Amino acid sequence: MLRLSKLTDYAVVVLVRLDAGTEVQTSPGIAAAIGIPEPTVAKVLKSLSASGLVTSQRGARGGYRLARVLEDIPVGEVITAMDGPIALAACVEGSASECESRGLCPVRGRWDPVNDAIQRALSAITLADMRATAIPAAFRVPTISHLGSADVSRA
Amino acid sequence: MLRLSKLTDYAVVVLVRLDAGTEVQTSPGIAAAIGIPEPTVAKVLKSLSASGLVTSQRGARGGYRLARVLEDIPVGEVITAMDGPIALAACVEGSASECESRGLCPVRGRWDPVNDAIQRALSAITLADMRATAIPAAFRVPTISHLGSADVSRA
DNA sequence: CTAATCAGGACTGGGTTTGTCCGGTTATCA
DNA sequence: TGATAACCGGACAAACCCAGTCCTGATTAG
Repeated sequence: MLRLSKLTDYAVVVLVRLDAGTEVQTSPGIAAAIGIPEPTVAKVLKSLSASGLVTSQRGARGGYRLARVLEDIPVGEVITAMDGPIALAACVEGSASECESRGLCPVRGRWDPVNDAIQRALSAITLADMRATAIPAAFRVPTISHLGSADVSRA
Repeated sequence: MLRLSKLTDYAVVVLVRLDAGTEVQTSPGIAAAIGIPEPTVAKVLKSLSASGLVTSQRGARGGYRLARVLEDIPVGEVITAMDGPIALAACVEGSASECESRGLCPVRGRWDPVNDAIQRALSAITLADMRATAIPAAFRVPTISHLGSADVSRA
């Protein structure tokens, strides 16, 4: 199932949300806008900031801002920022835990071409591609005003 | 990190191992050859059999055999057999658990192109590609002698 | 100086995956 | 025909990993 961590999913949502407006946005504000608990959003933003995908401004009136436009952010980079380097299987070079049966594993290291292929695929798609294709109009960054939880009427 | 389940990793090893020889191989035999606990190997083989990647023969003198040559088995199919359909994020159409904040999620459904790209990448690589390319000499099915099991003869 | 906001780490509960086991069925061989 | 070897299918407990929360410190605007 190639589970992608949920945090990564949130990260995409947060980044797309940051695309709205030129001013810095606070994590509580973003959290309210997208309907995700504030501490979680804060955590995501910290990771994104550490990876340079967003820039932060500390202090009062601080907040976060996109470091680049969505068109320049490949999905793979977001995944890497949240989940660490993209790599299938535990059995990869720099891995912390060496495959216990390394001596016997006849395909050791052979996941590399697979990883490369995935890496290429993920580099070719940007957040801009994920932002606004065939999304029901109701979802297109709906300028949520009130909210506390969901109103943005469903599809 | 795109964690791939460990079972899937085992599956690749098992399939490559099955490529050795034309006779059916028993799960205890395979387990001994590749150094993975027998019950686990049996579990992997059951899944592979259910997906039609290997054929089984019951009864005494029974065992497993590759249903196709490695060249005809794309990695993606192995992953699908072990982990279920390939899909990034929990937020996909047929998913059991609907994204709780579905009403708010502005990128709902947008992972589809990403999934497609990955699917294509994984379909283009076969197990034959993973079998024996540039593995460090020490690992090229090293005819391990000690280690109580392992006879991995053949590259 | 005070308030607001980011930074960074530690902790815990829940969920998923692993690895194992058991009884049952099927097929070969003596 | 009986015994044995092997697969079949599901259920189970333990281990692991991740999500989400909280707390404390650092930084900046007013």
